[in-house]
Amino acid sequence: MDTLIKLPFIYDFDSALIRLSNDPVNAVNIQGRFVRIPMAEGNIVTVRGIGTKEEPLFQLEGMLNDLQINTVKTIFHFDQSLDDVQKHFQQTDLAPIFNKYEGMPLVRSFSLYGRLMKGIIHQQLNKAFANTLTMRFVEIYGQQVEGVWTYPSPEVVAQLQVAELRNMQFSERKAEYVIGLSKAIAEGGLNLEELRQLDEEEIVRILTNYRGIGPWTAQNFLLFGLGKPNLFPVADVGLQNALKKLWGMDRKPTKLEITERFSDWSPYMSYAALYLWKSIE
DNA sequence: TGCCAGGAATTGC
DNA sequence: GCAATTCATGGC
Repeated sequence: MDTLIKLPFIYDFDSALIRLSNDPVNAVNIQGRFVRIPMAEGNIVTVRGIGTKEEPLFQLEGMLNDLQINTVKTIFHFDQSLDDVQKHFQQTDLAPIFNKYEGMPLVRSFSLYGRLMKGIIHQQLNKAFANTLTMRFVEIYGQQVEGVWTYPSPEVVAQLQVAELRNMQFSERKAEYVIGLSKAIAEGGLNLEELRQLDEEEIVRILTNYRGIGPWTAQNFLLFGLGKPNLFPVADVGLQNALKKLWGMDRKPTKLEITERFSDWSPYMSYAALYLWKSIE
């Protein structure tokens, strides 16, 4: 049973697919204009773009109930217009970037746990190597459903030994972080779904209590995991480089220099981050 | 080749 | 408390 979704606002699905394709874990087909995503319930859903940027139309294929349709809408930012965001940034220094990439949505992660694991793995590593490590992690400990890779469960990772991950070129600390956090989740000490109900500061406070999660990883989780619209990871090197370029500086701006100016982008600072990342891809 | 990478914990003062 | 150092390895 397929479902059609028509959006009454500009939405650039191709840019969403390109962004998703940066992560080799995702089953993206750019030319075919679709992505296959693993749902929490274990089934695979195909999201296919059959419209245009100006008249977005999507076909959802797979066994979907109403709840899953809503989940897909939330993940892909189908449930909220981008018009207000676009309008807001016209009055800021980011207007050229937003005009260039108009309609690029903030697509959420398919798995909260996967987002955290990916966040830890990517800390302080170049993207190419980080992706290699993430893919290795998923292929060895995760599972493939209808050809789509999914992250392993926290229960599986909680049972691993540090030495196993060391053999996969994880650093000692990274291995400890990944296993330790998975143990906390598997044993029930940390429930990621329940974090949704809390405010952002509380979520950051809880998450950063765990070894391996600092401000950057917590904000990464808020932005891409929960899809919070208004945060800007000032510690992110990629964003610092993007602002260096935008502001014509000969060095990266300091965190203070960023925070002095980023309130112009509120209440959509997450979109500022997303579009700035795009500007240096 | 040396510095950097979508950082975080630990140590040293 | 805050800054400097350590971790760890591929990429360019």
